[in-house]
Amino acid sequence: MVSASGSESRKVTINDVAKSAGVSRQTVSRALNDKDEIDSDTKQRVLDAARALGYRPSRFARGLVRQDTMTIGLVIPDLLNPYFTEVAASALEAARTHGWHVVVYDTADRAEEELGTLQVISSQVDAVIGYFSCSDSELESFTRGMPVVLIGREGRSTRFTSIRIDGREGVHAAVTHLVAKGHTRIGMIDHQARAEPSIRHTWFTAAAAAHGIDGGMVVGADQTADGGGSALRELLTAHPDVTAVFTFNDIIAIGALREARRLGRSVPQDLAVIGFDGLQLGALMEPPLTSVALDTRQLGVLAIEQVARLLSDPRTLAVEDLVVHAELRPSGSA
Amino acid sequence: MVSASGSESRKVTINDVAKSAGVSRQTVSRALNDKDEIDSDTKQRVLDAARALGYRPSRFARGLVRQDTMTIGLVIPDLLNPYFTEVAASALEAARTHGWHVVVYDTADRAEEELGTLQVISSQVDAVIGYFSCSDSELESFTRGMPVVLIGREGRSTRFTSIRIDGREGVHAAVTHLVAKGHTRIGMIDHQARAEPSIRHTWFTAAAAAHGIDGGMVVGADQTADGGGSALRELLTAHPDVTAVFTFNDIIAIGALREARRLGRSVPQDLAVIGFDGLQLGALMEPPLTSVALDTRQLGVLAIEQVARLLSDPRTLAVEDLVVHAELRPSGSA
DNA sequence: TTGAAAGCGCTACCAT
DNA sequence: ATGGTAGCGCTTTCAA
Repeated sequence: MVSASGSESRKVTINDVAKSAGVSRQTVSRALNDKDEIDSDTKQRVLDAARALGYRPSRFARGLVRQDTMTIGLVIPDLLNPYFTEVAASALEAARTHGWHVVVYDTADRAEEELGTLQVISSQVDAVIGYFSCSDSELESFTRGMPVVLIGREGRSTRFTSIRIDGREGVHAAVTHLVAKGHTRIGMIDHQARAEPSIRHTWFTAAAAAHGIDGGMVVGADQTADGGGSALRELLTAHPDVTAVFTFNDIIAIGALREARRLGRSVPQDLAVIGFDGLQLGALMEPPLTSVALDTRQLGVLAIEQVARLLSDPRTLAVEDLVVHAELRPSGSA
Repeated sequence: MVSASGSESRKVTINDVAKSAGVSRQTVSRALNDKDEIDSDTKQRVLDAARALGYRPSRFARGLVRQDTMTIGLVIPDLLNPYFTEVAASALEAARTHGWHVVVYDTADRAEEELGTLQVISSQVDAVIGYFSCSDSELESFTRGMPVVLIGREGRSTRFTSIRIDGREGVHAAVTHLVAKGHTRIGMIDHQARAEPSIRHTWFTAAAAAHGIDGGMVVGADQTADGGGSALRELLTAHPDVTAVFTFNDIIAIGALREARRLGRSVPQDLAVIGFDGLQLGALMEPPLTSVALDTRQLGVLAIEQVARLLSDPRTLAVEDLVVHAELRPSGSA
């Protein structure tokens, strides 16, 4: 919150235009909003006056009287991570079809920013969608009475809708794929554990168990390419016999791919790599990244659709099929 | 513009809360805004009533009376293009330091969307920054009286500030670099010409001329990896003796890199590739992309700073040093 | 075709 | 500590 204007000149209002054009406010309003009931000469005169004064209507005053502007707050941890970019892009597009505006907040993956954002956002938007690391109750305290849609949030919340990501089968297929290629020593690079292992890790260990192989070779990584690289080194140091890696996401996988190259391990011969997310980016890698792919477009679209539902009926919290399934998309890296 | 609420229930206002708590509006306002002059019991009662009713203050009413909310409209052609993502991310961050909100609009690189966006945006934000393909006069007709900062817009505009991108020296250095490596047949993949060749193309031909080599081998491409791939094929078909390529941007270069691989040309031995932008993404490629690199963070920051300047003095249009210089960042691909 | 009056929901400034 | 009144800038009745 900062002064909106450091300029000395007061804001030009409709009254100033009216005075300048020698008409009443309402006539100005008519001219500006293209109403019929106005003489075209008058209209032109008003328009000229408005232009001359540099008049622009206050969105607040207008919003107050015509209640027809919807603004969604989209909160993401890191716009530079292509996964979030893809989700954001699809949400923007879906919002546009409704004529909704989207205010984007990048919390830089920091909890404090997240709370600050929530604080600020809550008084500026009509609904919130996105990713949050804070607790349900913190979230609720800021968003009370406003539609909230979380994306990919694990753990059943009774208070917010979440677009679920179901990768169980996809991850199982990934492990099956690796096993079929003869891999038995499969490691995982999970994300840097906040409190507990990710659900993707759970899926991985379940799949490993189902195949009777060791699912315990896990290291954590930052959600960056560099993080993936370091983690791969760490993993290979701890478990030199690992021949395949499943990663928390594609960015990490891409970092692992690069690190493997640096270590002189060729992919997929010496080391197979499978990511998660199915980013478009993966197709540009050498070799192209095999991934448990998500329809990221769908995530954004579902989130916006759910906001629409919540708006028309706030009790629509528990919609059943808000799930995006991830499935194995085999490519060059495994 | 769509109805903001499909719900049957009317919006809860401060009056409803006041009535329910048995106090006046002003007291409700005090409770909600954490003012001192209120009994703590009363305050609690009001807060409870507000909660019970699911009350949330109207941002319009509030904005009308406390004029302290700044919202910037950020217009970009394609959020999925990492170049724009990087700029957007830095603009978001810079805006946050001012406490400003940023509404993001992705025009999907379509002129019609752009005008529609301008139309809609102009009544919803206090300033506009971004990329526009429309004419100055179209832009002006929508943004009259509002700060506008363009990024990387070529052509001197007397009406808007533009953050200039100066890549002349960088491109010259790139060509020099290639020539030093023995290349004499250097092609360029420009962006799909809208009306005329890009300024980057101009820089390229100038640099080629300075080295006495042919700067005329140019093809156009979509600003996508696929576009870059097709364009490379086209270029090599027309000019089979080309041994090096300079591209309009990194995305195109990355597509070219991949296509070269598919064509069995190894980079940089058989074909040298130099991009433009210096995206983080380039470092993940194999080989890592050589690029005429831009400080994309700086672009967003400068744009926001200029908005601040414009706000405090609308006549600050002609600031001199709003330039970001691009410089050659040598890496593996050339 | 135009204008006067009312009111959108909220906060600021004065009373009390 | 609380309430009354005014007013933010605009659009929407309703009269003229």
